[in-house]
Amino acid sequence: MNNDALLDVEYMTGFLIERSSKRMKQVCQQILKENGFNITVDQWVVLQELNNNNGQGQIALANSTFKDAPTITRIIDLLSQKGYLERVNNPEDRRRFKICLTQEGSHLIQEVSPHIFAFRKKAYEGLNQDQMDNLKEALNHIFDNLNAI
Amino acid sequence: MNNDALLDVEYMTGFLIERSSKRMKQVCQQILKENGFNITVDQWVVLQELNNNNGQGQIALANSTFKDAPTITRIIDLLSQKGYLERVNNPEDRRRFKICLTQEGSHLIQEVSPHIFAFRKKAYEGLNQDQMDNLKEALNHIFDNLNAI
DNA sequence: TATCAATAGTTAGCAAAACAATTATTATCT
DNA sequence: AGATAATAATTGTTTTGCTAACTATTGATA
Repeated sequence: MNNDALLDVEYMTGFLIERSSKRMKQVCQQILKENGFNITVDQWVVLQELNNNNGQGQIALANSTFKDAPTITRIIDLLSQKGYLERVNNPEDRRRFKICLTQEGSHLIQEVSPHIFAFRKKAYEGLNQDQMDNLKEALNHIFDNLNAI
Repeated sequence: MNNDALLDVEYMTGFLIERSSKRMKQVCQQILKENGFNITVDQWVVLQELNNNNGQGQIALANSTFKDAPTITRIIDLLSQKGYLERVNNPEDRRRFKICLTQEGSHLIQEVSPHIFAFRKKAYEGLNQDQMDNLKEALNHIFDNLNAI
């Protein structure tokens, strides 16, 4: 985008990014609800990240899910109330908790995963690998541009 | 995306879309704040849409900004408290309001616009027209896929 | 060692998103 | 014309994002 004249035309791009993001979350939430899972999409994201790396502290969890500390605190409150994870004391640093999936949490992840898999298949249907790669590259490029501020 | 095996790899794409969307909103909000404008990004989106098409009803405004009716009600409440727009009775349909920019609202838009323009330039810097077109096409494709459910 | 700074996490308040339910008005349809 | 459906907007509830302020603990420094 070196041509300034084009910027007038590109007023839609930000809107399209936000619109797709919102729609993905809406449909994903609808799928969770339809199948009787009592969690939100953001709660699912946290569970999934714990499934990849169990026992993280809350700051690490915030970074890897791109959420902030207060949001993570509240999501963990809700998920522990539901019995899907628990705060475990960290003897090496008493400020810190290890956030650990419970057995119910691990079981839930197994139940939910196929639905999320099917959702992705539907969402990306008809896009070839080049298009997917370009999409991710462009999104990362925009993200990097905005982190350099 | 006809190859199921690739779907395991594509678990990041939704995250990248949301992450860029969030970061764009964060930086945009920071620019508004730094320059002393007392509005949120979502309020700006509504003002900008009214600048394109003044006197719309709230449902039309909701559709064109991809927000729902309750959200539009509340954003209009806030913007009218700030004096940037007003609800004007529609004599042809007493259920409906015409949402109209005030002079202060129009003036604000003139003040804010150059900053938003500069923000877009920064965000899309280094992306060529093909990349921008591919990005928009992919986002629209995903959106259409998810509307077909 | 005593002080001060940095870190992990929590709490509170406002804005916004999604959803459901409600009111007021208009349109439709026997 | 009168009952019913559809539409525009509002209100209430829960969850999330952001900021700022706060507590508790650890680290650094003089």
